[in-house]
Amino acid sequence: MVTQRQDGKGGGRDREATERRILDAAGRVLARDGFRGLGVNAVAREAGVDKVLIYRYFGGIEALLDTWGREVLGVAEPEPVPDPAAPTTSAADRAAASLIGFARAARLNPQALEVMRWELVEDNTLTRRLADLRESAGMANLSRIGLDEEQARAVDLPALAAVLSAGLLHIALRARTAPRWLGIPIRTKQGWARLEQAAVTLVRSALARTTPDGPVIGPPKKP
Amino acid sequence: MVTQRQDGKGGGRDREATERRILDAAGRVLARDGFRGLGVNAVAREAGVDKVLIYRYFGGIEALLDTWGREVLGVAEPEPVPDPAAPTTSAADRAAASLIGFARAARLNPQALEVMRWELVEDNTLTRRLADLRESAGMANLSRIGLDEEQARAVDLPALAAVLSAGLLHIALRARTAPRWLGIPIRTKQGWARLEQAAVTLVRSALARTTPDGPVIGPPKKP
DNA sequence: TTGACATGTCCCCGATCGGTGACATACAAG
DNA sequence: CTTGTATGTCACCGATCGGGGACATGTCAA
Repeated sequence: MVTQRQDGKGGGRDREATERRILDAAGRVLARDGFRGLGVNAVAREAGVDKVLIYRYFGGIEALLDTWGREVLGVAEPEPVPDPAAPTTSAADRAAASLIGFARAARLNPQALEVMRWELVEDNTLTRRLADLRESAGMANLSRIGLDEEQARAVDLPALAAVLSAGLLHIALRARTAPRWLGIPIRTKQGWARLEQAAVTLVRSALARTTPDGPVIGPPKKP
Repeated sequence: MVTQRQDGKGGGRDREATERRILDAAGRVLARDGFRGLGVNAVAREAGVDKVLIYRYFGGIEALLDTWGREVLGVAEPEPVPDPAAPTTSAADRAAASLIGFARAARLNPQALEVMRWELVEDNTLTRRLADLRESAGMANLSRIGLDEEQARAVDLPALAAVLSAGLLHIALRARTAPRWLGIPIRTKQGWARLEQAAVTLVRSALARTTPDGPVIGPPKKP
C-alpha cells in the first residue's frame, strides 16, 4: 500500500497524486486568474507544492500545460453538436443547432474560454495546437451540415459560420470584462437568449436564400 | 526661440516635444508589442527618455495612456458610418454599410485593435472608458439604422448587430495570432471579402424577414 | 542494517518590473 | 553675475519572475 499523509494535504511521497494536484491547480489558476497568472510560481502556490517539482515532473510550465491541454481536450465531447440520425431536420436547423452548441459549450466552460482568450493574445505551441484542434473540429462540423447544391451555390457557408461563431465566442469572452455589448446584457440568461435567438435568425434566414447577394460595395441592386 | 538639440534626437529641454515623444512612443509600443509590453520601462525605452519623466509629466502609465486615449479617440471619426442624406437606401443597406464600416475601421487600425484586445483581457479605467465610448457610439449608429415598425417587431436588431459586429471584430483580432478561422484565410483581402460578403448576406436576409423566428430550442416549425 | 534512489523542502540566482530620491545642467528673471 | 526653477540623467529600492543547486527524508531492495 502506498503511504499517505495524515495531515489531509494528500501530497506527500506520492508522485502520481502530486502530479494530479499540479495539473488540477493549473486548471484552477487558469479558470480563476486567466492565462496571465499562469506561471510556475502561481501554479506551485495553488497546488501547495514546491515549484521545482513542476520542472522535475513535467519539464516546465510549457510542458505542464501541454499535458494539461492534451488531457482536458482528450475528454472533450467527441461529436458535440449535430445528430446524424435525424433525417427530418433541414440544413438550416442543423447549422443553427451546431452554432448554439458551440456557443454554449464555450460559454459554460471557463477553462476553454480562458484558453480561447489566450489564443487571442499569444501564439504558443500550446495555444497553436489547441486552436488547430478546434479548427479541424469546427470544419468537420461544418461539413456535416450538408447543404444541397442550390444552397451551396447561393451562400458561403464557411464564411457565414465563421462570422457567427466568432461573434458568439467574442461576446462570451467579453462578458468577463464588460457587462454589455451594444447595449445587450451579456452576463444574464435573458441577454444570451436574445443573442442565441439572433444567431439562429441570421443563419436560418441566410440559408433560406436561393440567390446570391450582390457585391458588398456599390449601388444596391434593384429587385 | 526655443532651443533645440543638434543631435537630431529633438528631445532636449523641450517639455512639449518630450511629451509628444512619449505619447507617440506609447502608441508605437501598443501597435507593435500589444498591451502586454505597455509599461513605463518599455515606453521610456521606445521614446529614448528616462522613465521618471513619465511620472513627472503624466503621473504614471495609467494617466499617460489616459491622455493618449483621449487624444486618439478625440481625433476619431465623429460620425463614421451612415450617411443620413441618402433617402433611397433601405434599412438593410444602412445596417450593412454600418457593419462593414465598423469592421474596416477596426481592422485597419492596429492601435484600436490592440485596445480592443486589451479590453478583452483587462478591466482598467482606461479600457473601461474607451469601451464605454465605443459602446455609446455603436448604439447611436444602431439607432440611426431606422427600422420600420414591421421590421422592428420581427427582428431584434441590437442582438443581430451585436453578434455580427462581434464576429467581424473577433476575426480581426484573431488574425494577429492565427492565419485562419474555420478554414477561411483571415490575413488576406480575399478572405476578408468573403467574410464581409457573409456579414452583408446575413444582415440583409435577416432584415428582409417580416415574421419572427420560432424559439431556439424545440422542434422545428412546419411552414 | 545499510545503502541507493525517489520525493519533497529550502534557499539562492540573475533579470525585469514599477517607482523614487539624489543629482546635473540649462535657461530665464532679478 | 547670481539664483531659482524646469528639464533631464543616474543609481537605487523592493517585489516578483523563471530557473535551479543543495540538502533532508521517506522507501525499498540487497
